[in-house]
Amino acid sequence: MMRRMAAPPINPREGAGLTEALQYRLVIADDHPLFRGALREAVAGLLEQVDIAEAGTYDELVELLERNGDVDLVLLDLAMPGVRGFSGLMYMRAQYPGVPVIVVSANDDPAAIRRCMDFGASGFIPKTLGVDAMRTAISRILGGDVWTPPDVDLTGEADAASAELMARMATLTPQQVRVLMMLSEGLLNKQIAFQLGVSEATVKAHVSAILQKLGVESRTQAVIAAAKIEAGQWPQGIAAEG
Amino acid sequence: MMRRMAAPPINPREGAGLTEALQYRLVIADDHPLFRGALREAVAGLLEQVDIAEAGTYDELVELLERNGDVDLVLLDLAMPGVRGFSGLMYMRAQYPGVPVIVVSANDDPAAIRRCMDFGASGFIPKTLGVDAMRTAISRILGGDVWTPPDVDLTGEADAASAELMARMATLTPQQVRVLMMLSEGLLNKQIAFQLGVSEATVKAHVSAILQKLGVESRTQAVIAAAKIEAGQWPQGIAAEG
DNA sequence: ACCCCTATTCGACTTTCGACGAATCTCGCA
DNA sequence: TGCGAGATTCGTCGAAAGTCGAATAGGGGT
Repeated sequence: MMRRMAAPPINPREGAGLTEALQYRLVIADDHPLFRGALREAVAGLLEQVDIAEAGTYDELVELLERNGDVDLVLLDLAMPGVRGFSGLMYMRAQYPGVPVIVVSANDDPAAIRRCMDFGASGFIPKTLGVDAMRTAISRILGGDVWTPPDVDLTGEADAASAELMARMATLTPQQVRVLMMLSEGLLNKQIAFQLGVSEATVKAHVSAILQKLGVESRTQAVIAAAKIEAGQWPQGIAAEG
Repeated sequence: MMRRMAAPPINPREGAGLTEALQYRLVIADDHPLFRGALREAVAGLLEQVDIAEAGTYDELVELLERNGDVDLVLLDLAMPGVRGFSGLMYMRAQYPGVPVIVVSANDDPAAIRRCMDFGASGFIPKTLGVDAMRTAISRILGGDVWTPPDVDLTGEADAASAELMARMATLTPQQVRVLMMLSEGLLNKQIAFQLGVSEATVKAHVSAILQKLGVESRTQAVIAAAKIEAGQWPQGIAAEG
C-alpha cells in the first residue's frame, strides 16, 4: 500500500549539524496534563537543548504553530477536544505540511497505526510503551527514521482476527444466516423452528453447521462472535479508551 | 437515584488516626507506564507514608490483590488489556468488595461516570484533570468523600432501557457476577465449575439465579444483555480514540 | 440466645442442545 | 438424460443446560 502523503524529513535548522548546539522546538499536544508532563520529562531527558511547549486542545496547538511556525516536531494525541480521530492529523498535514508529526495514542490497533502512517505521520508511539522504549523511538524518529511498534506489520491485513471471522461468515448459507441472526436474538431452537416453519431437528442441523463454519463450540460463542463483527464495524476500540 | 452498591468506606488501619503515621497501600492500574509514573508522582507528593504498586494489566492487578489483600485504594483505568469497559470494575467489586476503587479514565462522558459510581466506585477522576485538581480529588476521596467531576449531574437518569438492566445487574451477588462474566466468554458450565472450584450443579444454580434476576430465559440471552451494557456505554465517538 | 434473610452449595429430574447419519431436493454440468 | 455437489430437511442419542427442592453457613436484628 502506498503512503498517501509523504512524511516530511526531520532536519531542524537545515544546514546546521544534526546533533550539536541545536535548539529543538517541539510541541506536546495531549489533553491529559499529567501525561503531558510525563512525556515532557521523558523527552527532556533525551535532548539537551529543547524547547517544549504544551497544548491541551487542538486550538492551542494551532495557536502555537501560528505564532511560531518553525516547530521541529509535534507529538500529537488524536483524542483531543475539538478533534475526532484522524481529523486532527489530516488538518495538521494539510495546514502545516512541513511539520513532522508523531502520533502518540492509547490505541495500538494495527489498522489505526497504519492509517496514521498513511496520512503522513512520521511515527507512531503507543502510550503503552515504557519510558525507555519511548525515548529510543523518539530519538530514532528525530534521526529521520520512521518508527512504529515492532510487531506492527504495515503491509499486513487490517484486522486479521475479524477478517478471519468475516470470511467464515461469508461461507454461511442464507438459511444459516437467518438462523444465526435468530440465535443472536436469544431464541430457542424451538422458536426458530416455528418462525422458519421447519422442524426443530432442522434448526439443530443448521446450528451445527454454523458452529463448525465459525469455528466455535456452542451457540453462545456463536452469538459472541456475531456480536464482535457487529461492533467491529467501527474501525477500532470502541470500548477501548477508558 | 440510589447508589446500588455502596462504595466501601476508606478507613485504612481502622482504629488508628487518619492522617499521621499510616502506611497507605495503593495500587495504580493503568496500561500506560508513563501515565502510571506521573500518577505515582502526583500521589506521592500528597501522602507521606505510602506504598504504591503498579499494574499494567488486569492480571497483574489481581495478582497484587491476591498476594496482599489489605490494599487501601485502587486507582483503576477501565481500558486495560484483559478488561472490557466496566467488566473490570464489576469484577473488582465482586472479587474484592472491601477494596475502594477510584476509576481514572480518559472518558469523561457523564453517563459513563455515573455508571461507574453505580457500580460502586469510590470516585471518578478524568485524566484530563490537572495535577493539582487530581491531588485534591484523591485526598478528598481518601478522606471518605465521594468525588466526581463537578459538572456531572449524578441525579440524572440514563436511558430507561439500559438503566433497567443496570438495576438488575446490580442485584447480582459477587459469585453471580463472576459466573456472568464467564458466560460472556462462552464457557460451558463444566468449565466455569472447574475454574471456580465448585460443582457443576452449583454453577447451574447460579446461572438460574442470573437468568431470573436479569429477566431472561437462557444463557444466550444473558450474554446478549451483558454485551449491551458494555457496548451501550459508548454510543458515539466511535472512531474517536486515536 | 433466637430468628430471619441471604449467599453459596449440591443432587435429582426435565428440557434443550448439538453431533451424527441419512434422506430429499435443487442446480449446474457433462 | 444422468451425475454429483451442496443446500435443506429430518430422527436419534449422548451431553449440556436449566429447574426444583434442600442443606449449610454467615450476618443482622430482637
